[in-house]
Amino acid sequence: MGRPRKFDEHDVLIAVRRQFNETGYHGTSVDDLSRATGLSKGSLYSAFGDKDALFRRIFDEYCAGSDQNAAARVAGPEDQALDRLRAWLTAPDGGPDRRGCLLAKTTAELAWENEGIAARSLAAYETLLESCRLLIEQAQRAGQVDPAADPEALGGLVLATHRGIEALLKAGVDTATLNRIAATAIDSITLRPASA
Amino acid sequence: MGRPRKFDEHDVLIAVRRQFNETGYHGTSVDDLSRATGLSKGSLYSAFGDKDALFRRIFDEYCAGSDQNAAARVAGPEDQALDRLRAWLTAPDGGPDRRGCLLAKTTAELAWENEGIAARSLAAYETLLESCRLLIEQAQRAGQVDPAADPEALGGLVLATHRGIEALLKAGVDTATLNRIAATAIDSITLRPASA
DNA sequence: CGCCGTTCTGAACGTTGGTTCCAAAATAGT
DNA sequence: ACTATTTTGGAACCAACGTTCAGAACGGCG
Repeated sequence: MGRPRKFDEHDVLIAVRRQFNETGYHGTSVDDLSRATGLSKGSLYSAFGDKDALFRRIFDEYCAGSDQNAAARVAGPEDQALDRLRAWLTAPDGGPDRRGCLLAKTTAELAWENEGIAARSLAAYETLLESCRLLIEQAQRAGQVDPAADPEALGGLVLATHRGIEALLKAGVDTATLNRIAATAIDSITLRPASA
Repeated sequence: MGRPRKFDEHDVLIAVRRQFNETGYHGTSVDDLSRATGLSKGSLYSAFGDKDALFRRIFDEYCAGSDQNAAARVAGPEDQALDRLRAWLTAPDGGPDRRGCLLAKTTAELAWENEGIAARSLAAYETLLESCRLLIEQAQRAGQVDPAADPEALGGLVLATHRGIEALLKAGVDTATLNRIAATAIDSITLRPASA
């Protein structure tokens, strides 16, 4: 019993994530969060703890989502593995509004000074690395990637390209250019029928 | 005349840059800068203006350095263009201590909220894009890259890979893995002699 | 040697930061 | 309607922030 909450926890967390995603951890004040969520500071504290805990919460959830998406990409049919890689490279992580990926932003901002964040970031990247490797192996079995190539190295290259596209997106490079880069990346790892 | 300065401006700017590079703009206080430089806050203000101006200063200088390095890479002998690209991909920008590139960190932290920073970042990236394109063209003339390939797209791919490696570096991915990715990237764009 | 102009230091200022606290408000069960 | 229990908004708090200022420190120059 007791007074019921006026807010939906999920919606609030989305607003919080949006704010942190836009202005970063050090760049957002609790007042900003209060404004973004419509909740008073007192409510935020009683519901989620302090600023650090709240950030940790949305960051962990974001990383978990990243892990899940990676697993989902691996789970498709093998003969479309390369297509899924292409689609992944073409659709940036942060949504259509040039906000960018929270994982990338957070790693850049906090990994140097915050060991916990660094550990979670690294884990997320290693999951991505693994999923890329698996996708490359699928594409190899499907005959779309040279079976002699090292899948771990090639997967790493795809991941690096993806993170690079993400970085260029944050800088404001236009989407057409980024999509061309993505297409070129896939092309460059695609097995071409032996010429002549 | 008047009392002479006790500090070397260049050394101070290096210390400032190091600090901003480690903890970011919003994450470093003027006290941090005072500690890092050995100068009192008053001296910092009288010598460089406020925190914003000081950051702008070191950021502009860093971008100018990036532009210069890009031009220097283009200026070498054509038949070693691919080697220069390989060397660039292998040596991360932020120096040997996992501090990472200031341009990448700043773009991630501030481009969304600060139009001036965004503009300078984008200009730096476009300079890099251009220099990568030129290097690819050199490698094409030297017969190391498929002359039928689109140099702009391939240059973009190299740049994206570089920025991706930088991002993974900040996350703590080990250097051996990153170097393998760099080598794979160069391999994937290298023209192979037609197989039988 | 003493004046002058500049730089240096550290204290002081007002503001904003994160956090805590409390009285009022709001339901569910009795 | 009353009570128990929880949430709410906002005032209150102190530390940290960016910034300014006054006076001490210092070298060059007459």
